[in-house]
Amino acid sequence: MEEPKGLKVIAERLNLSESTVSRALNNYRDISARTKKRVRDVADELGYAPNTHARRLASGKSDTIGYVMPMQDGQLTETFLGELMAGMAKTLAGRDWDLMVLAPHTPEDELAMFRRIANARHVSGLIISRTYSNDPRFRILKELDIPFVAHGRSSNSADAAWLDVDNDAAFFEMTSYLASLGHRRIAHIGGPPVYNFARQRAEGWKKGLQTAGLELTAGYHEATELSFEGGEAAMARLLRLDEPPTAVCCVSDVVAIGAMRAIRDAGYLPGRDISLIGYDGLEIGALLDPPLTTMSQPLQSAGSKLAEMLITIVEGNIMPADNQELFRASLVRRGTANPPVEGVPVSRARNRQFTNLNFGGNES
Amino acid sequence: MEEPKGLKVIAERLNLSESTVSRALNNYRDISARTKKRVRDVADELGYAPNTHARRLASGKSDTIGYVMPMQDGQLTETFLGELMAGMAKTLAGRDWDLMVLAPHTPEDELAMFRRIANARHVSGLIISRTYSNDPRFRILKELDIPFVAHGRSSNSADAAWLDVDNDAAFFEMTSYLASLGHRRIAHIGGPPVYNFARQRAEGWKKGLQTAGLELTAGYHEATELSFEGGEAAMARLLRLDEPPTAVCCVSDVVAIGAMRAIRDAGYLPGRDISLIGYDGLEIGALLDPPLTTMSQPLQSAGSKLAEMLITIVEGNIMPADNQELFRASLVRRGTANPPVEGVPVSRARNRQFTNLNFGGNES
DNA sequence: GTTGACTCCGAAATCGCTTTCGGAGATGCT
DNA sequence: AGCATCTCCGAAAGCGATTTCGGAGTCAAC
Repeated sequence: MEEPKGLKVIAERLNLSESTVSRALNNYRDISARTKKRVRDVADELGYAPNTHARRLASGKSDTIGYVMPMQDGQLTETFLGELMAGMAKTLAGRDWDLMVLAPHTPEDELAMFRRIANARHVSGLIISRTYSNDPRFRILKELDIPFVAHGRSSNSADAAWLDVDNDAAFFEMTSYLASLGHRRIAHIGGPPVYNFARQRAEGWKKGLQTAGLELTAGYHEATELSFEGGEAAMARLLRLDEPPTAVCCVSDVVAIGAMRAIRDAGYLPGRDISLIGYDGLEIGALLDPPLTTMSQPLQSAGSKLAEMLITIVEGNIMPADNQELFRASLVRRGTANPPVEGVPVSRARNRQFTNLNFGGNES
Repeated sequence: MEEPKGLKVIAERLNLSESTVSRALNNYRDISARTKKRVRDVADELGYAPNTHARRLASGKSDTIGYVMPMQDGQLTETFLGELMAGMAKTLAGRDWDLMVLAPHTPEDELAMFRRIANARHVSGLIISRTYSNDPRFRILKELDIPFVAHGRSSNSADAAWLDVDNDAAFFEMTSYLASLGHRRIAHIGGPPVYNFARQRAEGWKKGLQTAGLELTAGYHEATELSFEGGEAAMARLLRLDEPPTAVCCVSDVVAIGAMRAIRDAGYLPGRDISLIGYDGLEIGALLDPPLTTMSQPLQSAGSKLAEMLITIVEGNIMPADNQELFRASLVRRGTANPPVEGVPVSRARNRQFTNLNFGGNES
């Protein structure tokens, strides 16, 4: 097991030159079929694998792409990562490419990583995720001349490569669905507007309202961080409104689950007294009581597709802007979206009158 | 931006040789402090970063480790991956090492990857996860002479490097806790026994029973796959027992959540009529109703620690077996572990008598 | 003034592979 | 036969660093 591997050994064994062996293995066509076979046989026998660094140094290619993990703000980002990265790694492996993981602490850290990559060139392309509404990385990466594909769009992503879900359409559908069930007071708990997807989802909700002929009620547009607590607090605020909504479109399942708790704490039953729909299609949602209605997006293939797109860009001279893919999310009907119940939740406006009557009728 | 970088440029600019520049940057001590400073200044100014492949080829090091993702069987593995990999990537980045992801489809695929690494040597060490009770990878990697650290132990891991949580102790604690609450019928829904952690957890449960002076009741040891459905089905089986348990130790939170559903479907209230404790410390557990009591393990630092251990092994000549770390999980008391309620759940044994009486008393 | 120890740097070999270039020999065509 | 065309392979120049080795200076000591 201690024999020196390498082209050299194969070459000597076959009485060929190293260059011939190299070209044989790389399937150059100025090598006869017979020679190729001989070379390959010996290579297999020896269990030969070219030294990656030497190959990459000589060829100038790196056959490696990097995935920039979203910076840890919330904690549920992780749900995605597994599937996404597995998808990437697998399609990459199929083409003998490698996947490298970058986990920057801060934006400055991220920038330093980009610079290093731009210089060292040991990574030939990047996949970035969690794009911001106005994401400086699109500009930076372009300036640094690093090929990349974004998982999510941005205000300045028109000439870049990206893969995204049609957030707008998803929330339009979600809102329209609730409206079709009879809801007329449909609120939205959105995410931090720095995230592009958060804006798009809010936009879809607004369009949905408009198309259904509904007004945009003041206070019906909440924004919160993407956590259980965030969803809970936002829902609590909605419930304190004079006229609480009868249905809520939540920016994510996690937020929706937090909202469910707030609904319950207020003495209502989620899905009956107040309908809500989440987004992400988390499995866990199906196990809740009642099971959470949600929109699910295809993550399994997204990673794979992202990797393919990036390879295409790195290898070919295809324009990034010709690599834009929009996936659609689909409604998963479970238990939390139902027709509204008359007079529920109790509106403060009416409630106040009622209370006043009581005051009038009783002492105290 | 199109200037050729490289040692050469720096050397020419300072009228030095490339070798001197290289040594200056690598902090060799046969270079004067003054020269080092001059070199570094110019390097900074030019934004120089050494060509990774050239450096690795010349030095024979790869400064890269690979993380072998668990093969996708269930779907919740992902919860871990984000934190774990982020931890790895960050500590690695701090030392200018890279993290590569490997996602094999099948065991054969995995083996092929190992072989390639053994030959190409572009990855100098591996982290493997989800170890099996009898994991062939320990032997294979040793034979291939690939340094590695395992996240989890195995029957043959005595002389290997690993990091694991003390599953045994965790389930011992869990069981003892339930016993201290007054439970005497404590069951266990375990995972597939091919996984080492599943065996360890079952073992801890048994010891806990024994220490509490409880018998190992027939049918109280369920094994299932790590999914909601699995937990649900297993719990349903436990409920069909003549004498159902009053408390259940679940191999994971996901399984526990599935079990909760089964309990509810049987008309009982989880946490009151039947106590249960999960394992993993998932955030979502806190949002359930009632919130799931669980054991949480430190994942954030695990990734970091794994990376450190592997670097130590790859760099130093430290014996793998001197790198073994056992983390402890800690009990998170929430709402699903309470003292048992007299006569609940109804035992079939008694129930049957009662039914018989009914039969006797009525026609039908 | 010679010797020895030290400091600091340059020359050159390497790492293992890729890729261009050119040439020897076989073949086809007129 | 003569000449152009193909086929197929070897020689050699990189790729961009690292690392060993030796040598030119400087300085102190005998």
